[in-house]
Amino acid sequence: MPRPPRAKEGVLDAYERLLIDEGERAATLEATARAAGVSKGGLLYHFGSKEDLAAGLLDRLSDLVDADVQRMETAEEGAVAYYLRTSVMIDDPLDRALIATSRLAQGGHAAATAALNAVRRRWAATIAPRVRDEAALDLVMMLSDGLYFNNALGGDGGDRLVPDDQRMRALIALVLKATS
Amino acid sequence: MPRPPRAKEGVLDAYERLLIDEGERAATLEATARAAGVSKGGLLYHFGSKEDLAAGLLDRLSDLVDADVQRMETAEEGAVAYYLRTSVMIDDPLDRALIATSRLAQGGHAAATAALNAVRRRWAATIAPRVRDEAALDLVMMLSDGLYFNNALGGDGGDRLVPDDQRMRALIALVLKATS
DNA sequence: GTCTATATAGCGATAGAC
DNA sequence: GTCTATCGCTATATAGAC
Repeated sequence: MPRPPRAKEGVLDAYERLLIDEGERAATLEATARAAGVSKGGLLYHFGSKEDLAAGLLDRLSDLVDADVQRMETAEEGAVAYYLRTSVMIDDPLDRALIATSRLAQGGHAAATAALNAVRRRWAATIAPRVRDEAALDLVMMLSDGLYFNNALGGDGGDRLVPDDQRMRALIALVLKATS
Repeated sequence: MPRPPRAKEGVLDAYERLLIDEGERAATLEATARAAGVSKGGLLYHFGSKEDLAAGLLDRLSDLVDADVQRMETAEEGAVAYYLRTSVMIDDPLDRALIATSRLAQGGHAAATAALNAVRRRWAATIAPRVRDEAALDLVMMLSDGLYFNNALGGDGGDRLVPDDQRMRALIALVLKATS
């Protein structure tokens, strides 16, 4: 498959950034074009419609998840610890794509919702054989979603509840003890 | 305090429903008015602006949380089990207000984000003295957020990951064992 | 491949009749 | 207290020059 043009990736980066930092409402074609340093017309040459732009983000997410599942399966610390630990990153390309997609989903975008559910299903399939039982799987999956949710809310203040590094280590230790 | 007019509550119900079922983008004044069976002008008599409508939702949320914290503190099953169990309801008035507010927050509404953080802080203060340590508190809070997040994604299909009743009981038992 | 200009539609909000 | 009509603005998308 041919490497996609540089400008296209830049537009996608800008779209992602707007979704994350300012919400779905602010991620208009005009704002995205401006942030990417092109005109509205230029953007619409690469992505024929707003729907097309969203589809581009979903494709990117799918590719990044492929790579992540592979890293997860071979992680030294174990798949569960890896999965929980990487649930709170914020500048990782995968996390950016995920948070941007969840903004889209909560704005009512059906395809984005479906994509997120598909992603979580892939993760669950990877975690399932590594934990004790169904309740342990539910615990790990829902906990990870909670960490993401808090990350995704973020934005403004130091007013959030996301655990810092030290607390994350304690949390992961507690979960490993309860589930493996 | 005087009981607020019936029409006002109906508009708020419609606004909430649109936010939950179709996302922030779809919850316009016109759509809200139509769903509530009034005209745009009629709606704007009760809520002077869109911002005012959002503030109405935040007020409703705050009142519902007051009542919830009291139920939580006196729950027979214990505060933690009550808190987790009620994280997956979907037609409870409190859950509806919460999910609608989280839609607003993820659409970039700063006051909604602040309101959600304030709510979670109140819950955390109620849970904290009932669990073993900080990691246990983080576990319960993030897990609850994950359950909410999955509820909030919802919408369409049976394509979701939210545990059913039986799995919830097993999950709660596991968490109680790990945290108390 | 990227631009400017423009068509079309829908949003939040105001004014004034009833 | 609720309506209709309308203003001003901004959004997506198209057309056509370069």
